[in-house]
Amino acid sequence: MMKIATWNINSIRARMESLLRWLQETAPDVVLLQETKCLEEQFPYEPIEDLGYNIAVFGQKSYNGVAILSKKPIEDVTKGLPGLESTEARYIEAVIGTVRVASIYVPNGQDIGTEKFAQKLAFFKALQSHMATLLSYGEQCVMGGDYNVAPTDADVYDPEKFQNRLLASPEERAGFQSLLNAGMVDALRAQFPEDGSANRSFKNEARYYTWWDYRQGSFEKNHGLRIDHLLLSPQASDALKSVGIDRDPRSWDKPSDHVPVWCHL
DNA sequence: ATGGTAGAAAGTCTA
Repeated sequence: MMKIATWNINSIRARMESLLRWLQETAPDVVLLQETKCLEEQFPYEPIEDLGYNIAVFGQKSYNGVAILSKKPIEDVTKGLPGLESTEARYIEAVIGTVRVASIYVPNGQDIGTEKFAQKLAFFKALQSHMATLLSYGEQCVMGGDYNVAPTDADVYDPEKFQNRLLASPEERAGFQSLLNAGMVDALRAQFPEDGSANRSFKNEARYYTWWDYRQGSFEKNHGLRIDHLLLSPQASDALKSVGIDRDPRSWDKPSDHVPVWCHL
């Protein structure tokens, strides 16, 4: 059994207390981190290594930054999304045992119609192409990250309000859907279908969302979105035992605005 | 519609 989690930590240096607590409490085998927000030489390796993790980092000053933590050795590390012209640290991929993993930080997109929004759509295009390549290998593959898209209205606390809004627009959803069309499986959706057939009550539970804005008391009102996802290749999906969202860290002192999503293979 | 909060870093920029 292998527990793999993804977490947009919103600055690893500001979040060390929460990260170490969460690692000790939940003992994931692999962690895919986003928004570490520091250069590789600034990364706080030691306290994480002391808990038994190997670490691979793709860092950047102030913004972005992705990393992989793993109890087992990390092999064949790739930094940067193949096929995308960009200097931003938004993609790191590696092989751990028989599983290929990636930590992905899709651009936020700022506002619909902006240059950054176009870059977000371009990122999805390159990601779709690369995922299609990886899928052709027939491996167990877990691509986790902050995709910055709520795939359906079921993933938004107020669908009406989010119609044609950033994170829920048809264009962004088409970008995310293209990954599923290529053959990837949304792990949480696989276990908790939108129609509620697996668990009728789950979509109304607070655990369902992965991000709550810092502003306007969003967490207290449960005004959240599900924008962090674990996408699995069919071979990984066949091995999927369970999936969940760790809501607790959002209520801790100095929280990230995102919470971890995990799966057991 | 605006601006609300948080992080990095010292200006605002990004989310």
